[in-house]
Amino acid sequence: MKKATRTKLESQGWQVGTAAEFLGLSPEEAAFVELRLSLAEALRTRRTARRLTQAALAKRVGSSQSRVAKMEAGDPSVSIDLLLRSLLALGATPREIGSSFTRRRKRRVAV
Amino acid sequence: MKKATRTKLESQGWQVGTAAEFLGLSPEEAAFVELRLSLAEALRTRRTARRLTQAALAKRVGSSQSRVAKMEAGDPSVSIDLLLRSLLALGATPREIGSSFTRRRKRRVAV
DNA sequence: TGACAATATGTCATATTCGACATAACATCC
DNA sequence: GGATGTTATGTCGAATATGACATATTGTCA
Repeated sequence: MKKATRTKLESQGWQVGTAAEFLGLSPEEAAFVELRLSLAEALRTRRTARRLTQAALAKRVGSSQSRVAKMEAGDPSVSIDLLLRSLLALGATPREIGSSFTRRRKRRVAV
Repeated sequence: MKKATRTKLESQGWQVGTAAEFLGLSPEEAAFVELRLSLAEALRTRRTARRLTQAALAKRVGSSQSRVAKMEAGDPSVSIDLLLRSLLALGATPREIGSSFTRRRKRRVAV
């Protein structure tokens, strides 16, 4: 977002910031949800690269389509454990998974 | 282990291999327990570097001494989620955590 | 040796996460 | 328009992880 846009919005009473700030998360909590979102994105990337449907992936990891959807959405009801198991089931190496911890996620919204 | 030692053991009917092989884990399952052990080791390293007791760390993350002990032991009853939260509470950065996914763990036994 | 601090291990009631299912929403064809 | 395939969302009982607690074990120092 441009500085000017931000300034304009703020002058109109909007608050501009990250979701974490909005939710009042502590830095650790924020880092944790960022981690989950990174893995979620990695999962979707890997799945679509393989041209698998969520249902197909679900079958492969012994889960269900709805849970895969929640995984990829970064839903708070899904554990990191499940995300990691799913990534491993898609052939991701520990090295690749580790690097996704660092990688910045794509921006998803802009004002 | 020396090649000769291994050969000798095998000639006597012993099987030599990793714990994962012994337990009959699939590659993904094996990778998963390796991941947990890596994080467990990273946690202990960080905690002791800070000269914190397990009880002190437990208080900091809102857990209990016994659970911290289980975390560091790589007990299957502890989730990766809890390990990650604890590492973050100790100030580990996503980058550091990610790199611990790659790092080989210390050898712990030798014949 | 004993006393004390730290860590390990086992159990339990409760909280969280699970797969499953229904169904809504969205896209892509005809 | 409808038909079909895929993904999203909500809910549920069952399975698993949780903190708390008791207690055993280990380490250290006098």
